[in-house]
Amino acid sequence: MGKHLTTRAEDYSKWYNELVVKADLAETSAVRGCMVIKPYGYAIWERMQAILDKKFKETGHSNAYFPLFVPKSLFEAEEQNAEGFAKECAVVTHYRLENDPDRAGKLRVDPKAKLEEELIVRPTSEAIIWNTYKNWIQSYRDLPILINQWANVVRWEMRTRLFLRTAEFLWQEGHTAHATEAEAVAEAQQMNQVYADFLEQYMAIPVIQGVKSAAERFAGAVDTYCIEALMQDGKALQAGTSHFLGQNFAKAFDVKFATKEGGLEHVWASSWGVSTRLMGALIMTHSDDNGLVLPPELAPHQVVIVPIYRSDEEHQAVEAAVAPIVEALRNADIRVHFDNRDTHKPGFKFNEYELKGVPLRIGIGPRDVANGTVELARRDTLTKQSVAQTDLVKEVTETLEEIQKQLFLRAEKFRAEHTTDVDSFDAFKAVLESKGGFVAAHWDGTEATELAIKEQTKATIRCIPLEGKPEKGSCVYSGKPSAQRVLFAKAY
RNA sequence: CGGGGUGUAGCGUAGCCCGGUCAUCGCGCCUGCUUUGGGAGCAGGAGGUCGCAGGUUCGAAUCCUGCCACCCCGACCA
Repeated sequence: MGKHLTTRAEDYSKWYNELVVKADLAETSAVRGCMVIKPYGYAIWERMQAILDKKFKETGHSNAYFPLFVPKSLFEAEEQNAEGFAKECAVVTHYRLENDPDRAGKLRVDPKAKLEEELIVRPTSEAIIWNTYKNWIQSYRDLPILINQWANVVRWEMRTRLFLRTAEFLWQEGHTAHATEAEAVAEAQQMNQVYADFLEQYMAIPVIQGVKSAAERFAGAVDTYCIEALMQDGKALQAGTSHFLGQNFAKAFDVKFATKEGGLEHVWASSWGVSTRLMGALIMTHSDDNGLVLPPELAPHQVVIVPIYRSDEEHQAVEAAVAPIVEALRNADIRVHFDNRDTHKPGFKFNEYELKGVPLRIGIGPRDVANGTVELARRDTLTKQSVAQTDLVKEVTETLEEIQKQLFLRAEKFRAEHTTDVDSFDAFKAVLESKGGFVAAHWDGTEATELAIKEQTKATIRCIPLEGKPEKGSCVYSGKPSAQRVLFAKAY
């Protein structure tokens, strides 16, 4: 049992919450179901934003911003989409408060200030954006439109959880318009690939790319591509989605364009998004009972330097030794933090940065100053070694790469050990009961079967893997023929 | 929205059943001295509308009623 977190064995959910709070990432807000993202947590989110934003730009996208409020009439235009989100919308009905005649010093909603038409706080922005695109698109020359928005959205969920499901969350949502179906499909697939690369290369989280079944598909989409990750408690997490929207929104908002050939056609669309839920994925994939474990690519500080000293003289000697080390590391583009606070002891700092998941820690004291060494400690393996100061930049650079690689391999190994092929419903249930994880099973392709399985096991189809090899079999539930295995799991 | 539970200092808690020096303890915080290579020690100190509003009573953290908030389990969901 770890010294920081003591509840994991009994209750993963409690462990997760405790970790989020103790690692100084976020806390519960006074506002129902919302969260306060604290500076350290936000710094990690900013790393994610910076990397993703660069990838979006590289694939030809631009950022823009659209309104928070969606008039109800626009919201309901695309019926599938509206229906899918109807039960979790925050609605603005009034625009003014007034002094309460019955309670001095208090306010009440001014009944005279009722809005003619209610405003929906966006749960997603397709409606408001497509209503805007209508005015932007007339000709094939206006296409494609490749836009991304960084924004907050609100979904009034029944039950909330820090990072994984909060009433308000931060995300990016891309909304694109194309002249052809093939182009829109390619865009949706491309962005799903961008997400997969981001998770695997930067977050060190292995993902399965796939397509959602009809029951799990985004409301209003023709196809939903997704990336699915496996958490340490054996539950799956949908980490990102990319939708091919067909012409659904173009038809709902009457967005047509003049083709090269002189015709008039509805445009084809995609939308795609990842959210602060990725923070949850990060925490639940790599962390241990000593706290967070950050992959170096995402860590706000890749290296923290903790000075050790007794007297002022020693302190000065250590500081003098640290200065060139900091400079050399910074010159090598390593994000380094020198924690020179004299208000906390070294032991305290060691534990603090372990809890916060900083990949590498350098300890330097009088002994090191004398020997020209430092102590280098790895967060992922909790091992320490003495390194000559002259070799430090090289050693740190290599070790950071090594940690990044090992975190991914470890997660991948875990996933492999928790992915099981099953061929009978008994085995299906037994695997879910005993070790959880992904269960690869044949499915007859019907929603009825999917729902029946969900009811009996709480497992849902996470995706139909894109790289699944065709394999004839019979449905694990109904026995009817199936052409490919799909992945089931209990999910967040 | 159904079922269960909990609200006591910044955090975590004891006390509630049986009303009366009970507001307990730990962490954290402040001051001083000693410490500093893995969450320091000792001494002293500050900090509380016992979730809110009523009610019962000579007396309520404790009993009753209503409300509010949060947590867990369902349904819903990224």
